[in-house]
Amino acid sequence: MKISSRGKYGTRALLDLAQHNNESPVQLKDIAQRQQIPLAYLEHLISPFVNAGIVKSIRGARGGVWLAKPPQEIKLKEVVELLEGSIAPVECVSNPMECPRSEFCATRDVWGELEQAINAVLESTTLKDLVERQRQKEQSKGVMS
Amino acid sequence: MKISSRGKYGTRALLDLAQHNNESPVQLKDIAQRQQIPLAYLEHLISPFVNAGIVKSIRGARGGVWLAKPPQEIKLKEVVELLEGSIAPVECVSNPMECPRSEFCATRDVWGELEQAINAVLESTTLKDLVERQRQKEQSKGVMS
DNA sequence: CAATTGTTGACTAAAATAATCAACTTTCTC
DNA sequence: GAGAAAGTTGATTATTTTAGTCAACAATTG
Repeated sequence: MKISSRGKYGTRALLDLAQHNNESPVQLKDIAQRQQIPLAYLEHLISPFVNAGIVKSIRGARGGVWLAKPPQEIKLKEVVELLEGSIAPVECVSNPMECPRSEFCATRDVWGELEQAINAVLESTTLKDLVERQRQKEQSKGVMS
Repeated sequence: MKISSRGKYGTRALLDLAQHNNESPVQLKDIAQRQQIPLAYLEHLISPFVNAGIVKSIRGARGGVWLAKPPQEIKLKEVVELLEGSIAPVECVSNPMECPRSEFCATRDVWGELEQAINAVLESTTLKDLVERQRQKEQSKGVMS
Protein backbone atom coordinates (compact mmCIF):
# COMPACT_ATOMS: atom_id res chain seq x y z
CA MET A 1 0.00 0.00 0.00
CA LYS A 2 2.79 2.41 -0.76
CA ILE A 3 2.87 5.27 -3.20
CA SER A 4 5.92 4.94 -5.40
CA SER A 5 8.50 7.60 -6.11
CA ARG A 6 6.69 8.17 -9.37
CA GLY A 7 3.62 9.23 -7.43
CA LYS A 8 5.49 11.33 -4.92
CA TYR A 9 7.73 13.05 -7.45
CA GLY A 10 4.99 13.56 -9.97
CA THR A 11 2.62 15.11 -7.46
CA ARG A 12 5.31 17.44 -6.23
CA ALA A 13 6.06 18.40 -9.80
CA LEU A 14 2.46 19.33 -10.46
CA LEU A 15 2.24 21.28 -7.24
CA ASP A 16 5.31 23.15 -8.39
CA LEU A 17 3.64 23.86 -11.71
CA ALA A 18 0.54 25.09 -9.94
CA GLN A 19 2.64 27.39 -7.79
CA HIS A 20 4.19 28.91 -10.87
CA ASN A 21 0.99 29.10 -12.82
CA ASN A 22 0.22 32.07 -15.09
CA GLU A 23 3.88 32.81 -15.48
CA SER A 24 5.96 31.92 -18.48
CA PRO A 25 6.63 28.20 -19.08
CA VAL A 26 8.44 26.46 -16.25
CA GLN A 27 11.52 24.52 -17.19
CA LEU A 28 11.87 20.93 -16.13
CA LYS A 29 15.32 21.53 -14.79
CA ASP A 30 13.95 24.16 -12.42
CA ILE A 31 11.24 21.84 -11.16
CA ALA A 32 13.84 19.16 -10.77
CA GLN A 33 16.03 21.43 -8.73
CA ARG A 34 13.31 22.88 -6.50
CA GLN A 35 11.59 19.55 -5.92
CA GLN A 36 14.75 17.50 -5.80
CA ILE A 37 13.86 15.11 -8.54
CA PRO A 38 16.43 13.70 -11.00
CA LEU A 39 15.86 15.62 -14.20
CA ALA A 40 16.10 12.61 -16.49
CA TYR A 41 13.50 10.86 -14.37
CA LEU A 42 11.21 13.86 -14.21
CA GLU A 43 11.05 13.95 -17.99
CA HIS A 44 9.39 10.56 -17.94
CA LEU A 45 6.97 11.59 -15.21
CA ILE A 46 5.74 14.67 -17.04
CA SER A 47 5.04 12.85 -20.25
CA PRO A 48 1.82 11.10 -19.09
CA PHE A 49 0.40 14.46 -18.05
CA VAL A 50 1.17 15.96 -21.43
CA ASN A 51 -0.46 13.00 -23.14
CA ALA A 52 -3.51 13.34 -20.92
CA GLY A 53 -3.80 17.02 -21.77
CA ILE A 54 -3.32 18.23 -18.20
CA VAL A 55 0.03 19.77 -18.97
CA LYS A 56 1.09 21.65 -22.06
CA SER A 57 4.64 21.98 -23.21
CA ILE A 58 6.81 23.74 -25.68
CA ARG A 59 10.27 22.73 -26.73
CA GLY A 60 13.36 24.69 -27.49
CA ALA A 61 15.11 27.59 -25.87
CA ARG A 62 12.84 29.37 -23.37
CA GLY A 63 10.51 26.43 -23.62
CA GLY A 64 8.98 24.61 -20.71
CA VAL A 65 5.75 23.19 -19.33
CA TRP A 66 2.61 24.62 -17.73
CA LEU A 67 -0.82 23.55 -16.56
CA ALA A 68 -3.45 23.29 -19.26
CA LYS A 69 -6.22 23.94 -16.73
CA PRO A 70 -6.59 26.13 -13.66
CA PRO A 71 -5.26 24.36 -10.53
CA GLN A 72 -8.70 24.17 -8.92
CA GLU A 73 -9.86 22.01 -11.80
CA ILE A 74 -7.15 19.42 -11.40
CA LYS A 75 -7.99 16.79 -8.81
CA LEU A 76 -5.30 14.78 -7.15
CA LYS A 77 -7.07 11.68 -8.29
CA GLU A 78 -6.25 12.34 -11.92
CA VAL A 79 -2.69 13.13 -11.00
CA VAL A 80 -2.13 10.01 -8.95
CA GLU A 81 -3.90 7.74 -11.39
CA LEU A 82 -1.87 8.97 -14.31
CA LEU A 83 1.26 8.18 -12.37
CA GLU A 84 0.34 4.99 -10.59
CA GLY A 85 -2.58 3.55 -12.48
CA SER A 86 -5.90 2.74 -10.84
CA ILE A 87 -6.11 3.58 -7.16
CA ALA A 88 -8.02 0.36 -6.50
CA PRO A 89 -5.94 -1.52 -3.94
CA VAL A 90 -6.59 -4.80 -5.74
CA GLU A 91 -7.28 -5.51 -9.38
CA CYS A 92 -10.50 -7.42 -8.78
CA VAL A 93 -12.23 -4.32 -7.38
CA SER A 94 -12.21 -2.52 -10.71
CA ASN A 95 -12.14 -5.69 -12.78
CA PRO A 96 -14.21 -8.50 -11.22
CA MET A 97 -13.55 -10.87 -14.10
CA GLU A 98 -9.96 -11.04 -13.02
CA CYS A 99 -10.71 -13.44 -10.17
CA PRO A 100 -13.33 -16.19 -10.08
CA ARG A 101 -13.89 -15.50 -6.38
CA SER A 102 -14.96 -11.91 -6.91
CA GLU A 103 -18.66 -12.50 -6.76
CA PHE A 104 -18.66 -14.09 -3.33
CA CYS A 105 -15.52 -12.74 -1.75
CA ALA A 106 -15.94 -10.84 1.49
CA THR A 107 -12.39 -9.58 1.54
CA ARG A 108 -12.94 -8.00 -1.85
CA ASP A 109 -15.71 -5.93 -0.28
CA VAL A 110 -13.28 -4.45 2.18
CA TRP A 111 -10.77 -3.62 -0.53
CA GLY A 112 -13.65 -1.90 -2.26
CA GLU A 113 -14.33 0.21 0.83
CA LEU A 114 -10.69 1.05 0.95
CA GLU A 115 -10.85 2.29 -2.59
CA GLN A 116 -13.87 4.44 -1.73
CA ALA A 117 -12.02 5.98 1.19
CA ILE A 118 -8.95 6.72 -0.85
CA ASN A 119 -11.08 8.04 -3.66
CA ALA A 120 -12.89 10.44 -1.36
CA VAL A 121 -9.64 12.07 -0.32
CA LEU A 122 -8.16 12.30 -3.78
CA GLU A 123 -11.38 13.51 -5.38
CA SER A 124 -11.78 16.27 -2.86
CA THR A 125 -8.29 17.67 -3.17
CA THR A 126 -7.20 19.86 -6.05
CA LEU A 127 -3.87 21.36 -6.95
CA LYS A 128 -5.23 24.69 -5.75
CA ASP A 129 -5.78 23.18 -2.30
CA LEU A 130 -2.19 22.02 -2.32
CA VAL A 131 -0.92 25.43 -3.32
CA GLU A 132 -2.84 27.07 -0.49
CA ARG A 133 -1.62 24.59 2.02
CA GLN A 134 1.90 25.08 0.88
CA ARG A 135 1.52 28.83 1.17
CA GLN A 136 0.33 28.49 4.75
CA LYS A 137 3.33 26.37 5.59
CA GLU A 138 5.68 28.87 4.05
CA GLN A 139 4.04 31.62 6.06
CA SER A 140 4.37 29.94 9.40
CA LYS A 141 7.95 29.19 8.46
CA GLY A 142 8.47 32.91 7.95
CA VAL A 143 6.84 33.80 11.27
CA MET A 144 9.03 31.37 13.13
CA SER A 145 12.34 32.61 11.83
CA MET B 1 -1.12 1.73 -3.92
CA LYS B 2 -1.69 -1.96 -4.37
CA ILE B 3 -2.09 -4.63 -1.74
CA SER B 4 0.30 -7.47 -2.46
CA SER B 5 -0.54 -11.14 -2.66
CA ARG B 6 0.77 -11.43 0.87
CA GLY B 7 -1.96 -9.11 2.03
CA LYS B 8 -4.69 -10.68 -0.02
CA TYR B 9 -3.76 -14.26 0.77
CA GLY B 10 -3.08 -13.58 4.42
CA THR B 11 -6.39 -11.82 4.96
CA ARG B 12 -8.26 -14.63 3.28
CA ALA B 13 -6.40 -17.10 5.45
CA LEU B 14 -7.46 -15.31 8.61
CA LEU B 15 -11.03 -15.04 7.43
CA ASP B 16 -10.93 -18.78 6.87
CA LEU B 17 -9.61 -19.27 10.38
CA ALA B 18 -12.36 -17.08 11.76
CA GLN B 19 -14.95 -19.10 9.88
CA HIS B 20 -13.66 -22.28 11.43
CA ASN B 21 -13.23 -20.86 14.86
CA ASN B 22 -14.05 -22.90 17.96
CA GLU B 23 -13.45 -26.10 16.10
CA SER B 24 -10.36 -28.23 16.32
CA PRO B 25 -7.17 -26.78 14.83
CA VAL B 26 -7.38 -26.00 11.15
CA GLN B 27 -4.67 -27.40 8.97
CA LEU B 28 -2.73 -25.15 6.65
CA LYS B 29 -3.27 -27.46 3.76
CA ASP B 30 -7.02 -27.11 4.17
CA ILE B 31 -6.81 -23.34 4.24
CA ALA B 32 -4.54 -23.48 1.24
CA GLN B 33 -7.03 -25.58 -0.65
CA ARG B 34 -10.14 -23.62 0.27
CA GLN B 35 -8.54 -20.23 -0.24
CA GLN B 36 -6.44 -21.25 -3.20
CA ILE B 37 -3.10 -20.28 -1.76
CA PRO B 38 0.10 -22.25 -2.41
CA LEU B 39 0.71 -24.20 0.78
CA ALA B 40 4.42 -23.49 0.90
CA TYR B 41 3.70 -19.80 0.59
CA LEU B 42 0.93 -19.84 3.15
CA GLU B 43 3.30 -21.24 5.72
CA HIS B 44 5.34 -18.07 5.51
CA LEU B 45 2.25 -15.89 5.71
CA ILE B 46 0.97 -17.48 8.89
CA SER B 47 4.22 -17.18 10.73
CA PRO B 48 4.00 -13.42 11.44
CA PHE B 49 0.58 -13.94 13.00
CA VAL B 50 1.90 -16.66 15.23
CA ASN B 51 4.78 -14.44 16.28
CA ALA B 52 2.40 -11.60 17.01
CA GLY B 53 0.24 -13.86 19.16
CA ILE B 54 -2.87 -13.52 17.02
CA VAL B 55 -2.71 -17.11 15.88
CA LYS B 56 -1.78 -20.16 17.90
CA SER B 57 -0.45 -23.33 16.44
CA ILE B 58 0.39 -26.86 17.29
CA ARG B 59 2.63 -29.13 15.32
CA GLY B 60 2.47 -32.76 14.48
CA ALA B 61 -0.30 -35.09 13.41
CA ARG B 62 -3.74 -33.55 13.99
CA GLY B 63 -1.99 -30.25 14.52
CA GLY B 64 -2.98 -26.97 12.95
CA VAL B 65 -3.61 -23.33 13.66
CA TRP B 66 -6.40 -21.30 15.23
CA LEU B 67 -7.20 -17.78 16.34
CA ALA B 68 -5.84 -16.78 19.72
CA LYS B 69 -8.60 -14.22 20.18
CA PRO B 70 -12.28 -14.03 19.28
CA PRO B 71 -12.78 -12.76 15.71
CA GLN B 72 -14.47 -9.57 16.87
CA GLU B 73 -11.28 -8.58 18.66
CA ILE B 74 -9.09 -8.86 15.62
CA LYS B 75 -9.11 -5.75 13.48
CA LEU B 76 -8.15 -5.84 9.86
CA LYS B 77 -5.60 -3.20 10.57
CA GLU B 78 -3.48 -5.59 12.62
CA VAL B 79 -3.83 -8.23 9.99
CA VAL B 80 -2.83 -6.03 7.10
CA GLU B 81 0.01 -4.38 8.97
CA LEU B 82 1.51 -7.67 9.98
CA LEU B 83 1.52 -8.72 6.35
CA GLU B 84 2.41 -5.51 4.59
CA GLY B 85 4.03 -3.31 7.17
CA SER B 86 2.77 0.18 8.01
CA ILE B 87 -0.32 1.26 6.10
CA ALA B 88 1.13 4.75 5.71
CA PRO B 89 1.25 5.37 1.96
CA VAL B 90 4.63 7.07 2.29
CA GLU B 91 7.39 6.57 4.82
CA CYS B 92 7.61 10.21 5.83
CA VAL B 93 4.07 10.18 7.25
CA SER B 94 5.00 7.85 10.08
CA ASN B 95 8.64 8.84 10.14
CA PRO B 96 9.16 12.56 9.41
CA MET B 97 12.92 12.39 9.93
CA GLU B 98 13.14 10.32 6.80
CA CYS B 99 12.80 13.35 4.53
CA PRO B 100 14.12 16.88 5.12
CA ARG B 101 11.05 18.30 3.38
CA SER B 102 8.60 16.75 5.81
CA GLU B 103 8.07 19.80 7.93
CA PHE B 104 6.93 22.04 5.11
CA CYS B 105 5.65 19.62 2.54
CA ALA B 106 2.04 20.07 1.45
CA THR B 107 1.91 16.79 -0.43
CA ARG B 108 2.91 14.97 2.73
CA ASP B 109 -0.26 16.34 4.34
CA VAL B 110 -2.39 14.69 1.72
CA TRP B 111 -0.61 11.37 2.13
CA GLY B 112 -1.36 11.75 5.82
CA GLU B 113 -5.05 12.21 5.10
CA LEU B 114 -4.90 9.15 2.94
CA GLU B 115 -3.49 7.18 5.81
CA GLN B 116 -6.28 8.42 8.07
CA ALA B 117 -8.89 7.33 5.56
CA ILE B 118 -7.37 3.90 5.13
CA ASN B 119 -6.94 3.59 8.85
CA ALA B 120 -10.59 4.35 9.49
CA VAL B 121 -11.70 1.48 7.30
CA LEU B 122 -9.24 -1.06 8.63
CA GLU B 123 -9.77 -0.07 12.25
CA SER B 124 -13.51 -0.42 11.98
CA THR B 125 -13.53 -3.84 10.39
CA THR B 126 -12.94 -7.02 12.35
CA LEU B 127 -12.68 -10.62 11.33
CA LYS B 128 -16.16 -11.10 12.72
CA ASP B 129 -17.48 -8.52 10.28
CA LEU B 130 -15.82 -10.42 7.47
CA VAL B 131 -17.33 -13.70 8.60
CA GLU B 132 -20.80 -12.18 8.67
CA ARG B 133 -20.42 -10.64 5.29
CA GLN B 134 -19.20 -13.89 3.89
CA ARG B 135 -22.17 -15.68 5.41
CA GLN B 136 -24.56 -13.26 3.74
CA LYS B 137 -22.92 -13.84 0.42
CA GLU B 138 -23.14 -17.56 0.80
CA GLN B 139 -26.86 -17.23 1.66
CA SER B 140 -27.74 -15.20 -1.38
CA LYS B 141 -25.79 -17.70 -3.41
CA GLY B 142 -28.02 -20.43 -2.02
CA VAL B 143 -31.21 -18.50 -2.75
CA MET B 144 -30.16 -17.92 -6.33
CA SER B 145 -29.52 -21.52 -7.23
C1' DC C 1 23.32 28.17 -37.48
C1' DA C 2 23.99 27.24 -32.48
C1' DA C 3 22.21 26.80 -28.15
C1' DT C 4 18.42 25.34 -25.52
C1' DT C 5 14.82 22.51 -24.07
C1' DG C 6 11.28 18.92 -24.37
C1' DT C 7 10.47 13.77 -26.37
C1' DT C 8 11.28 9.16 -26.90
C1' DG C 9 13.06 4.66 -26.54
C1' DA C 10 16.56 1.58 -25.04
C1' DC C 11 18.90 0.07 -21.37
C1' DT C 12 20.31 -1.20 -16.55
C1' DA C 13 20.90 -1.97 -11.47
C1' DA C 14 18.64 -2.83 -7.49
C1' DA C 15 14.82 -4.14 -4.88
C1' DA C 16 10.52 -6.38 -4.01
C1' DT C 17 7.44 -10.13 -4.93
C1' DA C 18 5.91 -14.64 -5.13
C1' DA C 19 6.98 -18.41 -4.72
C1' DT C 20 9.63 -23.26 -4.04
C1' DC C 21 12.48 -26.65 -1.65
C1' DA C 22 14.65 -29.05 1.85
C1' DA C 23 15.95 -29.88 6.44
C1' DC C 24 14.17 -29.87 10.86
C1' DT C 25 11.04 -30.14 15.07
C1' DT C 26 7.06 -31.45 17.37
C1' DT C 27 3.10 -34.24 18.12
C1' DC C 28 0.00 -37.98 17.48
C1' DT C 29 -1.25 -42.71 16.72
C1' DC C 30 -0.49 -47.42 16.56
C1' DG D 1 9.21 -46.46 20.20
C1' DA D 2 8.51 -46.11 15.11
C1' DG D 3 6.58 -43.66 11.66
C1' DA D 4 3.51 -40.50 9.74
C1' DA D 5 1.63 -35.99 9.94
C1' DA D 6 2.01 -31.22 10.41
C1' DG D 7 4.01 -26.77 11.55
C1' DT D 8 8.91 -24.01 11.38
C1' DT D 9 12.73 -22.09 9.37
C1' DG D 10 16.17 -20.68 6.19
C1' DA D 11 18.06 -20.78 1.64
C1' DT D 12 17.31 -20.20 -2.96
C1' DT D 13 15.14 -18.68 -7.27
C1' DA D 14 12.55 -16.53 -11.19
C1' DT D 15 9.91 -12.77 -12.35
C1' DT D 16 8.42 -8.25 -12.12
C1' DT D 17 8.59 -3.61 -10.71
C1' DT D 18 10.99 0.41 -9.62
C1' DA D 19 14.04 4.04 -10.21
C1' DG D 20 17.02 5.89 -12.80
C1' DT D 21 20.41 6.75 -16.74
C1' DC D 22 21.81 7.68 -21.45
C1' DA D 23 21.75 8.96 -26.02
C1' DA D 24 19.61 10.27 -30.19
C1' DC D 25 16.25 13.24 -31.81
C1' DA D 26 12.89 17.22 -32.69
C1' DA D 27 11.42 21.79 -32.12
C1' DT D 28 12.14 26.53 -30.84
C1' DT D 29 14.59 30.76 -30.07
C1' DG D 30 17.78 34.35 -31.08
